[in-house]
Amino acid sequence: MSDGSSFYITTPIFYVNDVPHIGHAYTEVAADVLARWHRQAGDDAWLLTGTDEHGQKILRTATANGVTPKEWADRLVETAWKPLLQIVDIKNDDFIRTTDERHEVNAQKFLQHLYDAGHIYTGEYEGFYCVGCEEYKQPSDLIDGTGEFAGQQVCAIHSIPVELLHEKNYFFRMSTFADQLLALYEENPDFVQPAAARNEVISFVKQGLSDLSISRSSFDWGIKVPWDDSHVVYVWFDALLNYITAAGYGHDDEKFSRLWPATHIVGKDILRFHAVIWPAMLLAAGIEVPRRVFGHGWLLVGGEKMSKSKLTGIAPSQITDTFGSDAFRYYFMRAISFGQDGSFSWEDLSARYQSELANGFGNLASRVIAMVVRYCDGEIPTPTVFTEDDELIRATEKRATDAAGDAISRLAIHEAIAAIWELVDELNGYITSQEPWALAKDPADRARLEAVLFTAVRGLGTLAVLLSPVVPQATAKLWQALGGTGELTDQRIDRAWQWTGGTHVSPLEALFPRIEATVG
RNA sequence: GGGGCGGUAGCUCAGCUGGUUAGAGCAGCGGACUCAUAAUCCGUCGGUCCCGGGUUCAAGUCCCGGCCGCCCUACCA
Repeated sequence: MSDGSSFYITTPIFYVNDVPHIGHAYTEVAADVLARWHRQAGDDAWLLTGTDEHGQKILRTATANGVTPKEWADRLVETAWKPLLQIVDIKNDDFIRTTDERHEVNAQKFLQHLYDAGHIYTGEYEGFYCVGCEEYKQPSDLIDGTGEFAGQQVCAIHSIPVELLHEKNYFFRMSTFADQLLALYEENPDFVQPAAARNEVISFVKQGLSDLSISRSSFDWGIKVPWDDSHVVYVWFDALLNYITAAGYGHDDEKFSRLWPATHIVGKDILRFHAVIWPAMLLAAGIEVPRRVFGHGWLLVGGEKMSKSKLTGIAPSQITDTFGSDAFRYYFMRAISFGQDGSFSWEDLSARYQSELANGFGNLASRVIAMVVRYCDGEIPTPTVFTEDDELIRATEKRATDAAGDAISRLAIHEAIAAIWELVDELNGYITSQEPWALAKDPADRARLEAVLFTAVRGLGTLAVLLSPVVPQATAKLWQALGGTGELTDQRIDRAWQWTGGTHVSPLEALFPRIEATVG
């Protein structure tokens, strides 16, 4: 997995009008962990995230706030979305906004290309329009009217009848790609993951695809259709293109050929856009389809899907203010099988923080470094004779490194962390059974003491390298305390067992201090 | 209506193509130890594997029928 090959990974772009919650942060962290891992494996990793800023809703809220839509988006990007990345420590390589010129210009190129190739035609969109909402409603958004509107379909929000309107639209001939898509899913079983998501996508496409309305003329906040500036591009069509416009499509061929195709990490709610519409668009344009589309699960709070409307939405800062960004990252990556829904609770978060991060990993670092300081004046021993017990730790270091790497290649982040944690647990057991504090009492045991402490220190070094993508701040502190040379993030993760630390340790404050106050 | 997923110890979850006494972590309980963030280590308690049938020498694991929860069925992470 470490051949310097390209690993281009994306998150969905944030719809700027949303309020950031831990679901957004979860997606970001997952993609960031994968990107950091691949960077440390020597791959040409590139993490893209960004914002989706067009559409009628944004135009409306901007107007309501007395600013232009661009000003409104600027404000939200700076006050909500970029800070979110800081809060959970995302190391993205790029941040694209759909209002960037590089996006708008090249999205238009893409569209013109499809138009010239005959994949777009003029049609008529028919839909139910609510004058209260000033937008088209899906049939599922309508309810049966009551009172004077009994017998009619009314808007669920305004309880007034909707009007059946017709609008000239441009349509993408998506229907013609159903067979190609099915062949794609068949020939490349990993294209859509996990398997449950793949099954849903396949059964959906087997029902047949309709053409997709891709333009709107009832408002103008969007990318102009190049051959008809009375229309703007439908927001989803616009948004999906960010993955290629950011990668250089249409303006930087060298970059584009280096990065593309991407691995897309998305929430399962928007899987269809990425696994059906998006590849269809690319097939039409003659561009390679994505490498992989991975649909992760929902965060469940109290057994229910977290939702802003139900007030179960939790801001990431609520967690990081108390536990820190590392704990946020660790918790969601470890406690949830990536791809499945996962339940969040403050109790579980607190319990895992305490038992796994503070008592498990953090305390291991404290006890090892404290002993090297105390028994060896901080100098890391360089023993030459090792026992079978020491070799077992060595073997675990290698096994954890390989198993974690394998898990990451399958996007099984939780499995990777579980594999690494075997080393944490074994090291704690090893230290207890070797009793270095007892060895330190007798000068005759000096060589043995040094072998034990070196083994433990090297184990910590392996952990620092392996866990760096997940808990970058704590491991950076640990790396410094181990006297590691260079940046921790430059240490090869696929060779994490190789000791690349220093000659002296320095005292280490608690990596994950106990948190006394109950939260929630 | 159709389709998918899930229902396993108090909690969160593993259990691949059916095969010895159903596992892990956490919590609980008992003990050991002191290097460490009252931490670590060892031991231990704990399950009608949703219910009812069936196939089989053998089923948590396959089939049928129920019950419960969640999701998808064209534009919300």
